[in-house]
Order: sequence, then structure tokens, then C-alpha cells
Amino acid sequence: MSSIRDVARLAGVSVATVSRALSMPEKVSSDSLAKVHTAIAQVGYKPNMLARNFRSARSYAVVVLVPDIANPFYSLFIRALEDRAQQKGYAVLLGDTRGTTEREIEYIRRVETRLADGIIQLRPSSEKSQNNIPSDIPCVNACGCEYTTGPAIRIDNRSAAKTMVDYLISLGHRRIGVISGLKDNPHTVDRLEGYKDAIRGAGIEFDRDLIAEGDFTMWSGLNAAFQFCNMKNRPTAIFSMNDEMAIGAMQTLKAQGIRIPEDMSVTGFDDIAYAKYCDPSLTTISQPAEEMGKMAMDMLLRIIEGEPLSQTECILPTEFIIRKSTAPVKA
Amino acid sequence: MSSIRDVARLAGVSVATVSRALSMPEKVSSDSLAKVHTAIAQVGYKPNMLARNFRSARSYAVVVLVPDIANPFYSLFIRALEDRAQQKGYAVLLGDTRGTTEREIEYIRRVETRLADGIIQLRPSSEKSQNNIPSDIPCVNACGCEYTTGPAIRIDNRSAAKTMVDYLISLGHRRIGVISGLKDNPHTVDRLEGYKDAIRGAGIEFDRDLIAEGDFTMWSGLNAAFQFCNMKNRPTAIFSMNDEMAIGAMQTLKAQGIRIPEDMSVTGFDDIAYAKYCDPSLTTISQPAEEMGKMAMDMLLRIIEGEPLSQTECILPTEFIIRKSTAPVKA
DNA sequence: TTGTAAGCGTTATCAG
DNA sequence: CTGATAACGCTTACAA
Repeated sequence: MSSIRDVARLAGVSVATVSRALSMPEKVSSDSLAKVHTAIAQVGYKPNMLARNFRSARSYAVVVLVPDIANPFYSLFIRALEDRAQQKGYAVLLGDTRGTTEREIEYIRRVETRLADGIIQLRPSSEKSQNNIPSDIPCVNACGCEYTTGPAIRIDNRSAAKTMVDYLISLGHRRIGVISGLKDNPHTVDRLEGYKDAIRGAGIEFDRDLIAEGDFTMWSGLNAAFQFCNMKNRPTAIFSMNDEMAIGAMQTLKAQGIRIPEDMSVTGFDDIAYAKYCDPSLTTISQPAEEMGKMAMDMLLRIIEGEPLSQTECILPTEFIIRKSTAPVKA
Repeated sequence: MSSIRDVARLAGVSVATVSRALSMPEKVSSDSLAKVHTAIAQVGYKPNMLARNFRSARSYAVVVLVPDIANPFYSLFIRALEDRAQQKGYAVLLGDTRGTTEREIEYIRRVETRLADGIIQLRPSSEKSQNNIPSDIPCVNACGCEYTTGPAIRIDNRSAAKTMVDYLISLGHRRIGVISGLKDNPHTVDRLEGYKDAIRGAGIEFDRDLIAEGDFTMWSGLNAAFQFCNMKNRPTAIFSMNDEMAIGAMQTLKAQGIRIPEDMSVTGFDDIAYAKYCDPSLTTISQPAEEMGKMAMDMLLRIIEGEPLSQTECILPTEFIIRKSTAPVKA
């Protein structure tokens, strides 16, 4: 309600002095400073950031584009992103796209109209799956893939997947089913390459029938698993491209009387919180979501503030976590 | 980059006309309208919303204060809130407080400094657990309790809890353990009252030893369950105040060789996605998070826009969901 | 060190 | 229906 003018009047100084007292107190005499502060307290002055932002042509806000905030894997990211943004004085505008391009575009428009200074993209993108974001707006992909263009923080999905499948192979598995994400999802592509790398390395022939397509939801994992249950020569292990599908798959297997890991090993990817608590606990790949979120936000803020980028792509290490859902193949 | 002046110049009209063409096209001649639109297209004009908001003294943004965004129960809420806000042209500023008052205050400051127009509070609050929010700022509690003051959307925690415990009693259980949230959490208080209502109704005496305190995390549920395992006269059923703790508890029980539900029934609260997929699937109470989020946002926007509120508190019905984690007590 | 005043992009008022 | 112009609250040259 009260503006800088009220404070100035009451303090008996000019508005410029009040402004300076707030943003560069060292350039103001301690006498004025004191008067200003008491005046501020008296009128209960709160600076109008809307005016300040307008003046500085900056919103100090960042859009976080996320396919689905209810996905636990993304929640972890967002928490890290928000934390970092808050530390640096930026706000996070939540942009849940629900996978639609339409909503994505609405949010992009927000930065074009100055309501946000940049974008953190959580949807993996590659040339094929365009990201609709004009190249002149600051953007960092916090969840990139091998073919992601532009600034990105990512893990090496391909080699992480290979590590996992190598492990299954080392346990004696030769028929290893895959529950993938949607075919054209960049994560799916990268991780499938890793799977192929591994089986190729072990001299195992690629069998298209061993690939069941899901969409990264538990429900799809549950369904995909049926495909394997009904096979005459069914796999002895399943490499699921995320934890949620693995958990869904385990439900199906258990319901069909298939014991995990005795009859079939199951692995996940991401290491969401439940992975540790499901039954049996899930062997999986842990992504450093905390670190990735922090780095992505830092990178974006550098771009926004025009600081030079030491590197435009950053690949972080994953952690391979062995729990109880995997075991050597039955003799 | 280009402002309304550039458009005006190119279109050969005044800035006022351009402004009107955009916000009230019916008051502008179709001739001018056409000229303005071609000019806009030519210079690629995007209105500066920062200026617009400043002018209208509104940010068209709303802070959503959430204790922890990685908590799946809150994610559902947030998704609904964001959806509704977006529909109405408002942005959602994510305010993950991580349970600290300090951060909560930083976010409240954002609305005091005009960066947001109001607050959706997801932390349950009552007189005891104050909510630090000055009464003059628009705020709706989307996750209220029996004693929440001010506008709120909530469920009847007490009677939902009673329903659940009544059900356990109907299965023959008499010793029913409770895994509660933190003692002073308003949800804990309400749900504990419901528990007491139920056992009182069945003539069962309240036994303080049957209450294990958790903090709504899986980990705390896991620990709390040990308390029951080690009892000489252990409960035959556990009423957990949320799903996550119930899932944690089930891990412990299974690890101790206690079968669920044959040896012990376990129930949850919230019906998070994972409740359906854990093993055994969890009997729980479903909150209409989607609906609650929508209503809360609508209510807040009404307050912000100065429209009258038909009701200041709204209690939505819950759904009682029976799955596989509960069974009649053993003979 | 301080004050004056211009200006950020938009909308609203008021004449024409 | 249109145009000139004054705000909105703040920052920042520039001058004193």
C-alpha cells in the first residue's frame, strides 16, 4: 500500500536516497540510512517487486517444464531445482505440460512475454522430438539424452543401461526381456542401445520379441509383464527402463506365481524412493537428481545473467544399486 | 524487444489504439484492427506482461506452499492446483518449504512484495500450529483440519479414520496399533480422534502403548512397526495415518516373518498411486485430491478477485477402499 | 552524499 | 472511434 515516496516523505529525504538505502546502503550516509529505516518500519513499507522487475526488465522467475509432476522421479528433480532457484533469488514457475505440446507452448509464451527469464526442460529431447523452444530463449535441459542439443545436464543412459544388463548377464541370464518406454522417447532409445551393447558383447542375439513397450507408468509395466508371462520360452530376467514399470511388472509376475528373483530377476532405473521399499527391493540405477537439478539451475542462471558457460553439456555419474530383485539364473 | 510503440508507429495508429485492439477489440474499427494485427505480425510483437502486471498491480501468480513436493500425496494436489490456475490464467509459484518456517516466510514475503497475489497452503494448520500468514493476504488452506481457521478445503479426517478403524473392528480386531504422524500435526490429531471414536464405540479400552509415532515418511513407518513386532501382546492390525508409513511398516513386518494380512492387517490413508501396487495392495482412504485442488484454487482466485465466497469452508467426501492388506483376525 | 527528473511498457482518462 | 498524455513505483544518470 505504501510506496517509496511515503517513506521518502516521512524520512525527509528523496526517493532516490530511499532506493539507494535499499539496494546500495554503502553509498548512503548512516544518518540518512537510519532515518530511512525507521520510516520504513513506521509505514510498514514493502517494496513493490512488480515495479522493480518491470524496471529491470527481469522477472527473476524460471519456468520448469515437467511432463508430469506426480511422477516421483520428476518430483525429486523439481525439489532440487526449486531449492537452488530460491537460494539465488529466483522463483520457480511450475509448468506441468501433461505431455502436451499445447501446454508446453503456453509456458514458453510466458518467457516470451517476460513473465519468466528462462526454462528448465525436464522432458528429454533430441532432434526427432523437437522441443518447441525458440533458440533465443535461455533454456537448459536437465534430463537430456545422447542427442539432446543445447545446454544440458544428463547421465550416460546408454552405458548405465549396459552396466545393468551386463550384470544380469554375469548372473547367467541369456534371455533378458526389456520393458521400454515409448519407442521414440529419447531415454528409451539411449537405454535400448545400452541393452544392445551388452547383449552384443556377450554374443547374445537380439530378439525383438523380448522388447515390450510401456510408457513409464506402473500400469504399463503391469501390462507389459503379461507379454512375458505368456511366452513359451520366457525370459529369466527383465530390464525395465524405469522403476515404476518394474514395480508394476513385479505385481504381474507375483500374481502369476512367478517368484522374484528365484524364477525371474527384475531391474529398474532411477532409484525412486519406493524402489527401496517394494517387495523385493529393486536392483536399479540411481541418478543424482539432487546434483543434476542444482547444476541445471546454475547453468540456466548463468545463461540468463550473461555469464560465460564453462561447458555446455555435463554428464553426471550414475550409481548401480544391487538389491533383492535379482539373482543368478536357475540351474 | 519491440514494444507497443513500434507496433503503433508501423500501423500508423496511436499506442492507445494498439492497446485497445489487444484488450477490447470490439471498441476498435475493423480497419485499425487489421492494420494493428499486420504490424504485430511484422515486428513480432509480444506484449510485455511485466509492464502489464505492474500497471494492473497484479502478478497473476499464486504461491503454493507445500511441505515437500517429493511427497506423492502433495504432488497430486499440486498437479490439480496447477491445472486449474493455468486454466484461469494464473501461474503457480512453487514454494517447497521443506517444513521450515523460514522458507515459508520467504514465500509469504513474495506476496507481500506483489510477486504473487495469494497463497495456497498445503500444510495442515490449526490454532496451535500457526501459519505465519498475515490475515490480509488472500490464502486458502487446501489441506485443512478440524480446527483450521480461515478459508479451507478439507476432508473429514476424523470420521474417515473412524470408518477405517470401524472396519478393522468389524473384522474382529480388538488390538489395533496406530502409526501416527508427529503428535502435534493437525492431521494426526484429527485422525487419532477418529480412532478413539471407533474403539470407544466398540467398547475397547484405549491403550497408549498401541500408538507409535512416525512422521509420515516410509522410513518412520518402517521403524514404528518394530515397536509392534517386539510387543508381548502385539496388535492384530495396524492403522497407519498415511500410505507411506503403512508401506514402510509392511516391509518391517514381512522381514520379521509376519504375514499380511493373515497374521496382521495393515491400513493406510491417502491412496497414493503406489498403494495399489504394493504387496499386498493397501486398504486405504482415498482423498479427492483432484477435486480438492480445483476447489481450493477456485476459492483463492475468488478471494483475489474480490468475488463473494459462497462458503468459507468446504468438506469433501472420502472414499474407503478395501484391498488385500486387511483380513479377519485369526481364530 | 544527496536530490531532480527521465524513463521502463502498459493502460486509462479525457478530449476531440 | 481515436489520440495525447498522465499515471503506476521504481532505478539511475546527471547535477548539485
